Amino acid sequence: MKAAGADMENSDQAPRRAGRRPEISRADIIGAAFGLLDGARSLASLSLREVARAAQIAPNSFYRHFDSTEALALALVDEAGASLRLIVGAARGRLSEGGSIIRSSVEVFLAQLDAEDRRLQLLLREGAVGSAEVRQAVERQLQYFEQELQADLQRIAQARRVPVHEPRLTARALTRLVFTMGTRALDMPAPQRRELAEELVVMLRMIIAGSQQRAAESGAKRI
Amino acid sequence: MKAAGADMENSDQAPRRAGRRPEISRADIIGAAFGLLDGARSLASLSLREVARAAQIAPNSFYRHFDSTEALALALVDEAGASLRLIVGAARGRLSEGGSIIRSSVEVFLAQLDAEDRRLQLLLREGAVGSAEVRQAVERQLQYFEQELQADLQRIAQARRVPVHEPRLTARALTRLVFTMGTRALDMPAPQRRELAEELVVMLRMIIAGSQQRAAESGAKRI
DNA sequence: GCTATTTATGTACAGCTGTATATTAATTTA
DNA sequence: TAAATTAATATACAGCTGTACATAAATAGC
Repeated sequence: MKAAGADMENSDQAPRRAGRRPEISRADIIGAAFGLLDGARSLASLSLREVARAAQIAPNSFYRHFDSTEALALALVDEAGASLRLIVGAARGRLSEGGSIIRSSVEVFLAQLDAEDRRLQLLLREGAVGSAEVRQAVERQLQYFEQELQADLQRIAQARRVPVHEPRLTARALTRLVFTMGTRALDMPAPQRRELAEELVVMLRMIIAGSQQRAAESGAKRI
Repeated sequence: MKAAGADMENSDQAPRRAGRRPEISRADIIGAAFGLLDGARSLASLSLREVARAAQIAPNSFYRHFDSTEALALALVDEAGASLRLIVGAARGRLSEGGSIIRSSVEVFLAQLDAEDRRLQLLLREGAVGSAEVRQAVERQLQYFEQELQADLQRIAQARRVPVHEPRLTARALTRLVFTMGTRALDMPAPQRRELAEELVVMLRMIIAGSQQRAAESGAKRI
């Protein structure tokens, strides 16, 4: 149809008439999306047009790379998994230098929070909201963390000849506690975060102690 | 201005010309909002117009009762707190009939989940997303739960002459673990939920055991 | 060099949103 | 009973949204 000029919103910036200049990549769009996810913004609040604007492309170009904002959301969660792998790796590094697995992990986790890693923030925030698929994707990432922790726990237990009760559940309890408390930490300034980290260490040690204690004696006194 | 007829959306239902019939209450609007929050819908996805439609009022009438959707969200969170108080009360009831505090609490919590209590669902979902105010409001409700649990823990510990290490942190660890696992349970069918509840009981017992063990001896062996 | 394909843009539209303004009916008050 | 107040509706609008359609430019193949 003929045009008259109405819906435009590309008034500023270089005109970039039409056609085909830049060859946009998926990664560019993902980067632009993370750029928008500051503070406590939810994935669900990202609109296709807003992301396109941030990535400096026409709304329609978005479709070349993603079927929908849902597909973008899943890509962002996957990308966020990289952050977890980084944390696991760094914690293992510290562990081999000596020290407890608990403190190492918490400190690395906190450092990553302080670095304002938006990928980690995303994982902490989006576990419960969003589409079923997004929630499952987040869950998968947490399970990865859980499995790595379980492996480490069992390795250490064997090396030190200390028993571990229900290693899978122990690892799960540790992991989930770290993630919920991490979520709370998102809303805190740095000094309060440090305080929370100390509390978290105490809580995690209780879990470990309980795991060992219940491994030793089965008929413990119960509250 | 003169009208021509464009924006209407009240085509079905009784015409209800104009004026002042029903005297809508805040509670009606809150009820309508909860009605919309099925499945895993987020609070943030509620629009003023949608709520108004569900409550069978004109969009503008909404303003008579709430300043904004944000204000409605806060009211919903407050309302959701009632669900927690119900759970705490029921768990105390079961406790006094004998049995462990752990199992009582988990079973009551699970029952409330199975009852598809939307207020509880809301609290589990909205802890990390939404405005800062909403997040704080949810946090306050969880703290209520935490404090009640701490009080119970201390009461029982005194009665049975069993030591408890760091009761505040113990209660917090227990609470947060229940809530995260509860959030995961939202996505599960009933039988899987039951399984998860059993795992949760094991995890919580580990925390209690750890708390007691660390209260007894301070220089425990550490992983 | 010409053509076909790919990748982007431009325009348009219908549907939703929150809200400003005006109107109408019921209630309260005098 | 008449006037004032209150609580609802109706209309309108600008802004956003996702997406369909047509077009333009750059590349790839021959």
